[in-house]
Amino acid sequence: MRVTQQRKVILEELRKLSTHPTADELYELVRRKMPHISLATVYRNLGLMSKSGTVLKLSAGGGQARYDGDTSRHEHVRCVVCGRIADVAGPPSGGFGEIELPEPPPGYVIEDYRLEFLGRCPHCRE
Amino acid sequence: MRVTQQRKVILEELRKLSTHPTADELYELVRRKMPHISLATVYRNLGLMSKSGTVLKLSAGGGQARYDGDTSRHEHVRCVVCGRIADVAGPPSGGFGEIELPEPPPGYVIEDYRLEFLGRCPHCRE
DNA sequence: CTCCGTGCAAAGCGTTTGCATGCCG
DNA sequence: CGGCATGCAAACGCTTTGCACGGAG
Repeated sequence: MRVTQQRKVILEELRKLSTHPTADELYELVRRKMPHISLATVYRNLGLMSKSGTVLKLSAGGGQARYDGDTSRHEHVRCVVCGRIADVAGPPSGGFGEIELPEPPPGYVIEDYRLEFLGRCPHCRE
Repeated sequence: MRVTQQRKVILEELRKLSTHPTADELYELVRRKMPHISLATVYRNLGLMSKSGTVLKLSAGGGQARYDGDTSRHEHVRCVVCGRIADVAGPPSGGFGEIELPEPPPGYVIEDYRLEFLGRCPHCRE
Protein backbone atom coordinates (compact mmCIF):
# COMPACT_ATOMS: atom_id res chain seq x y z
CA MET A 1 0.00 0.00 0.00
CA ARG A 2 1.57 3.18 -1.28
CA VAL A 3 2.20 6.12 1.02
CA THR A 4 0.54 9.04 -0.70
CA GLN A 5 0.16 12.59 0.59
CA GLN A 6 -3.60 12.09 0.76
CA ARG A 7 -3.36 8.97 2.88
CA LYS A 8 -0.93 10.61 5.27
CA VAL A 9 -3.09 13.67 5.80
CA ILE A 10 -6.31 11.67 6.17
CA LEU A 11 -4.83 9.44 8.83
CA GLU A 12 -3.09 12.29 10.66
CA GLU A 13 -6.25 14.36 10.84
CA LEU A 14 -8.35 11.41 11.96
CA ARG A 15 -5.88 10.57 14.71
CA LYS A 16 -5.94 14.12 16.00
CA LEU A 17 -9.65 13.85 16.69
CA SER A 18 -11.58 12.17 19.43
CA THR A 19 -14.85 13.14 17.79
CA HIS A 20 -15.35 10.08 15.58
CA PRO A 21 -16.07 12.13 12.48
CA THR A 22 -18.15 11.13 9.49
CA ALA A 23 -16.43 10.87 6.12
CA ASP A 24 -17.51 14.32 5.06
CA GLU A 25 -16.60 15.97 8.38
CA LEU A 26 -13.14 14.52 7.95
CA TYR A 27 -13.15 15.62 4.32
CA GLU A 28 -13.74 19.22 5.39
CA LEU A 29 -10.82 19.10 7.80
CA VAL A 30 -8.48 17.45 5.33
CA ARG A 31 -9.42 20.02 2.73
CA ARG A 32 -7.85 22.76 4.82
CA LYS A 33 -4.48 21.08 4.40
CA MET A 34 -5.07 19.81 0.89
CA PRO A 35 -7.75 21.86 -0.84
CA HIS A 36 -8.11 19.84 -4.02
CA ILE A 37 -8.56 16.38 -2.48
CA SER A 38 -11.79 14.69 -3.43
CA LEU A 39 -14.42 13.17 -1.18
CA ALA A 40 -14.11 9.92 -3.12
CA THR A 41 -10.48 9.66 -2.05
CA VAL A 42 -11.45 10.10 1.57
CA TYR A 43 -14.04 7.36 1.25
CA ARG A 44 -11.69 5.10 -0.65
CA ASN A 45 -8.93 5.40 1.91
CA LEU A 46 -11.15 5.14 4.95
CA GLY A 47 -12.52 1.98 3.37
CA LEU A 48 -9.09 0.49 2.76
CA MET A 49 -7.76 1.50 6.16
CA SER A 50 -10.72 0.04 7.96
CA LYS A 51 -10.32 -3.22 6.05
CA SER A 52 -6.66 -3.37 6.95
CA GLY A 53 -7.41 -2.57 10.58
CA THR A 54 -5.67 0.79 10.65
CA VAL A 55 -8.85 2.61 11.58
CA LEU A 56 -12.23 1.57 12.90
CA LYS A 57 -15.44 2.04 10.99
CA LEU A 58 -18.39 2.60 13.30
CA SER A 59 -21.28 1.93 10.97
CA ALA A 60 -24.26 3.86 12.15
CA GLY A 61 -27.77 2.55 12.33
CA GLY A 62 -28.72 3.62 8.87
CA GLY A 63 -27.14 7.08 8.87
CA GLN A 64 -23.57 7.96 7.98
CA ALA A 65 -20.67 5.86 9.13
CA ARG A 66 -18.24 7.33 11.63
CA TYR A 67 -14.55 6.59 11.93
CA ASP A 68 -12.20 6.14 14.84
CA GLY A 69 -8.42 6.42 14.65
CA ASP A 70 -8.01 4.56 17.93
CA THR A 71 -8.21 0.85 17.23
CA SER A 72 -7.77 -0.41 20.77
CA ARG A 73 -10.81 -2.21 22.18
CA HIS A 74 -13.06 0.36 23.82
CA GLU A 75 -16.75 1.12 23.85
CA HIS A 76 -18.77 4.06 22.55
CA VAL A 77 -21.91 6.01 23.35
CA ARG A 78 -23.97 7.03 20.36
CA CYS A 79 -26.33 9.99 20.73
CA VAL A 80 -29.75 8.75 19.64
CA VAL A 81 -30.68 12.24 18.47
CA CYS A 82 -27.76 13.45 16.36
CA GLY A 83 -25.62 10.34 15.94
CA ARG A 84 -22.52 11.83 17.55
CA ILE A 85 -20.19 9.31 19.19
CA ALA A 86 -17.98 9.54 22.25
CA ASP A 87 -15.64 7.12 23.95
CA VAL A 88 -16.78 5.47 27.15
CA ALA A 89 -14.22 5.66 29.88
CA GLY A 90 -14.47 2.08 31.19
CA PRO A 91 -14.39 -0.67 30.19
CA PRO A 92 -15.02 -3.05 32.94
CA SER A 93 -16.13 -3.39 36.45
CA GLY A 94 -19.56 -3.57 34.85
CA GLY A 95 -18.69 -6.82 33.17
CA PHE A 96 -18.46 -5.66 29.59
CA GLY A 97 -15.05 -5.39 28.00
CA GLU A 98 -14.94 -9.11 27.92
CA ILE A 99 -18.35 -10.43 27.20
CA GLU A 100 -18.65 -14.17 27.18
CA LEU A 101 -19.80 -15.44 23.82
CA PRO A 102 -23.04 -17.40 24.06
CA GLU A 103 -24.00 -20.77 22.63
CA PRO A 104 -24.55 -20.13 18.91
CA PRO A 105 -27.73 -21.18 17.09
CA PRO A 106 -27.34 -24.50 15.24
CA GLY A 107 -24.89 -24.22 12.37
CA TYR A 108 -23.63 -20.77 13.36
CA VAL A 109 -20.20 -19.83 14.67
CA ILE A 110 -19.92 -16.82 16.95
CA GLU A 111 -16.60 -15.01 16.77
CA ASP A 112 -17.03 -11.59 18.29
CA TYR A 113 -19.49 -9.07 19.61
CA ARG A 114 -20.35 -5.46 19.14
CA LEU A 115 -21.48 -3.40 22.09
CA GLU A 116 -22.49 0.18 22.01
CA PHE A 117 -24.27 2.43 24.45
CA LEU A 118 -27.10 4.72 23.53
CA GLY A 119 -27.85 8.07 25.07
CA ARG A 120 -27.84 11.79 24.54
CA CYS A 121 -24.93 14.08 23.96
CA PRO A 122 -24.57 17.42 25.78
CA HIS A 123 -25.89 19.22 22.75
CA CYS A 124 -29.08 17.15 22.44
CA ARG A 125 -30.35 17.05 26.00
CA GLU A 126 -32.89 19.88 25.47
CA MET B 1 -53.47 4.32 13.85
CA ARG B 2 -55.86 2.84 11.31
CA VAL B 3 -56.07 -0.90 10.80
CA THR B 4 -55.61 -1.37 7.10
CA GLN B 5 -55.37 -4.64 5.20
CA GLN B 6 -51.77 -3.87 4.34
CA ARG B 7 -50.75 -3.30 7.95
CA LYS B 8 -52.41 -6.51 9.07
CA VAL B 9 -50.71 -8.63 6.44
CA ILE B 10 -47.29 -7.03 6.95
CA LEU B 11 -47.37 -7.64 10.68
CA GLU B 12 -48.78 -11.16 10.35
CA GLU B 13 -46.13 -12.20 7.86
CA LEU B 14 -43.34 -10.66 9.90
CA ARG B 15 -44.50 -12.47 13.03
CA LYS B 16 -44.55 -15.80 11.25
CA LEU B 17 -40.85 -15.51 10.55
CA SER B 18 -37.84 -16.03 12.73
CA THR B 19 -35.56 -14.99 9.89
CA HIS B 20 -35.40 -11.26 10.57
CA PRO B 21 -36.14 -10.30 6.98
CA THR B 22 -35.12 -7.14 5.17
CA ALA B 23 -37.87 -4.83 3.93
CA ASP B 24 -37.77 -6.25 0.43
CA GLU B 25 -37.70 -9.87 1.58
CA LEU B 26 -40.82 -9.15 3.57
CA TYR B 27 -42.26 -7.30 0.60
CA GLU B 28 -41.91 -10.42 -1.54
CA LEU B 29 -43.73 -12.52 1.03
CA VAL B 30 -46.51 -10.01 1.55
CA ARG B 31 -46.94 -9.75 -2.19
CA ARG B 32 -48.08 -13.35 -2.35
CA LYS B 33 -51.07 -12.45 -0.22
CA MET B 34 -51.58 -8.98 -1.62
CA PRO B 35 -50.04 -8.72 -5.07
CA HIS B 36 -50.52 -5.03 -5.68
CA ILE B 37 -49.03 -3.70 -2.43
CA SER B 38 -46.12 -1.34 -2.91
CA LEU B 39 -42.68 -1.49 -1.42
CA ALA B 40 -43.14 2.06 -0.14
CA THR B 41 -46.06 0.88 1.97
CA VAL B 42 -43.96 -1.85 3.49
CA TYR B 43 -41.25 0.66 4.35
CA ARG B 44 -43.73 3.19 5.66
CA ASN B 45 -45.39 0.72 7.95
CA LEU B 46 -42.25 -0.94 9.18
CA GLY B 47 -41.06 2.56 10.01
CA LEU B 48 -44.20 3.46 11.92
CA MET B 49 -44.38 0.14 13.73
CA SER B 50 -40.79 0.30 14.80
CA LYS B 51 -41.32 3.82 16.12
CA SER B 52 -44.37 2.70 18.08
CA GLY B 53 -42.50 -0.32 19.43
CA THR B 54 -44.61 -2.95 17.65
CA VAL B 55 -41.63 -4.33 15.79
CA LEU B 56 -37.89 -4.04 16.13
CA LYS B 57 -35.67 -2.47 13.52
CA LEU B 58 -32.24 -4.03 13.48
CA SER B 59 -30.29 -1.45 11.51
CA ALA B 60 -27.42 -3.11 9.77
CA GLY B 61 -23.93 -1.74 9.59
CA GLY B 62 -24.46 0.16 6.40
CA GLY B 63 -26.41 -2.51 4.55
CA GLN B 64 -30.16 -3.03 4.61
CA ALA B 65 -32.11 -2.91 7.83
CA ARG B 66 -33.68 -6.09 9.14
CA TYR B 67 -36.86 -6.39 11.15
CA ASP B 68 -37.95 -8.54 14.07
CA GLY B 69 -41.54 -9.19 15.08
CA ASP B 70 -40.46 -10.34 18.52
CA THR B 71 -39.95 -7.28 20.70
CA SER B 72 -38.90 -9.03 23.89
CA ARG B 73 -35.32 -8.31 24.91
CA HIS B 74 -33.07 -10.89 23.30
CA GLU B 75 -29.77 -10.85 21.47
CA HIS B 76 -28.83 -11.59 17.89
CA VAL B 77 -25.96 -12.98 15.85
CA ARG B 78 -25.28 -11.24 12.58
CA CYS B 79 -23.44 -13.13 9.86
CA VAL B 80 -20.48 -10.96 8.88
CA VAL B 81 -20.59 -12.37 5.35
CA CYS B 82 -24.22 -12.15 4.25
CA GLY B 83 -25.83 -10.07 6.98
CA ARG B 84 -28.37 -12.70 7.96
CA ILE B 85 -29.52 -12.54 11.58
CA ALA B 86 -30.52 -15.25 14.05
CA ASP B 87 -31.68 -15.19 17.64
CA VAL B 88 -29.24 -16.16 20.33
CA ALA B 89 -30.67 -18.65 22.75
CA GLY B 90 -29.39 -17.10 26.00
CA PRO B 91 -29.41 -14.57 27.38
CA PRO B 92 -27.44 -14.78 30.48
CA SER B 93 -25.07 -16.87 32.48
CA GLY B 94 -22.48 -14.96 30.46
CA GLY B 95 -23.47 -11.71 32.06
CA PHE B 96 -25.11 -10.00 29.14
CA GLY B 97 -28.87 -9.60 29.18
CA GLU B 98 -28.36 -7.01 31.82
CA ILE B 99 -25.29 -5.04 31.12
CA GLU B 100 -24.44 -2.42 33.66
CA LEU B 101 -24.38 1.03 32.13
CA PRO B 102 -20.98 2.69 32.50
CA GLU B 103 -20.05 6.16 33.68
CA PRO B 104 -20.97 8.48 30.79
CA PRO B 105 -18.52 10.98 29.30
CA PRO B 106 -19.00 14.52 30.69
CA GLY B 107 -22.34 15.96 29.66
CA TYR B 108 -23.69 12.74 28.23
CA VAL B 109 -26.54 10.61 29.55
CA ILE B 110 -26.47 6.90 28.89
CA GLU B 111 -29.88 5.27 28.68
CA ASP B 112 -29.50 1.92 27.00
CA TYR B 113 -27.14 -0.35 25.13
CA ARG B 114 -27.09 -2.37 21.99
CA LEU B 115 -25.32 -5.70 21.94
CA GLU B 116 -24.98 -7.96 18.97
CA PHE B 117 -22.82 -10.95 18.24
CA LEU B 118 -20.91 -11.41 15.03
CA GLY B 119 -20.18 -14.68 13.32
CA ARG B 120 -20.96 -16.84 10.33
CA CYS B 121 -24.22 -18.45 9.39
CA PRO B 122 -24.44 -22.08 8.22
CA HIS B 123 -24.58 -20.93 4.63
CA CYS B 124 -21.43 -18.79 4.78
CA ARG B 125 -18.98 -21.10 6.55
CA GLU B 126 -17.29 -22.23 3.26
C1' DC C 1 9.00 3.73 -16.56
C1' DT C 2 5.21 1.22 -14.42
C1' DC C 3 1.21 1.05 -12.05
C1' DC C 4 -1.36 2.27 -8.26
C1' DG C 5 -3.90 6.12 -6.51
C1' DT C 6 -6.34 10.25 -7.58
C1' DG C 7 -10.05 13.67 -9.11
C1' DC C 8 -14.21 14.11 -11.29
C1' DA C 9 -18.68 12.90 -12.40
C1' DA C 10 -21.95 9.60 -12.82
C1' DA C 11 -24.06 5.50 -11.11
C1' DG C 12 -25.79 2.54 -7.21
C1' DC C 13 -28.47 1.19 -3.38
C1' DG C 14 -31.63 1.36 0.24
C1' DT C 15 -34.95 4.30 1.79
C1' DT C 16 -38.08 8.33 1.83
C1' DT C 17 -41.37 11.56 -0.05
C1' DG C 18 -45.01 14.31 -3.06
C1' DC C 19 -49.07 13.69 -5.12
C1' DA C 20 -53.56 12.08 -6.57
C1' DT C 21 -56.64 8.36 -5.49
C1' DG C 22 -58.76 4.90 -2.28
C1' DC C 23 -60.62 3.13 1.83
C1' DC C 24 -61.27 3.01 7.06
C1' DG C 25 -64.11 4.67 10.64
C1' DC D 1 -67.98 11.74 3.99
C1' DG D 2 -63.55 13.42 6.07
C1' DG D 3 -58.98 12.44 6.38
C1' DC D 4 -55.31 9.15 6.90
C1' DA D 5 -53.06 5.44 4.09
C1' DT D 6 -51.86 3.74 -0.32
C1' DG D 7 -49.52 3.17 -5.03
C1' DC D 8 -46.55 5.07 -8.10
C1' DA D 9 -42.56 7.31 -9.45
C1' DA D 10 -39.35 10.53 -8.56
C1' DA D 11 -36.10 12.37 -5.22
C1' DC D 12 -32.71 11.62 -1.57
C1' DG D 13 -28.33 10.85 1.07
C1' DC D 14 -24.49 8.32 1.51
C1' DT D 15 -21.25 5.65 -0.70
C1' DT D 16 -19.06 3.39 -4.63
C1' DT D 17 -17.28 3.10 -9.29
C1' DG D 18 -15.39 3.99 -14.30
C1' DC D 19 -12.23 6.49 -16.53
C1' DA D 20 -8.23 9.14 -17.87
C1' DC D 21 -4.51 11.55 -15.76
C1' DG D 22 -0.69 12.10 -12.22
C1' DG D 23 2.75 10.88 -8.95
C1' DA D 24 5.15 7.08 -5.94
C1' DG D 25 8.63 3.62 -6.11
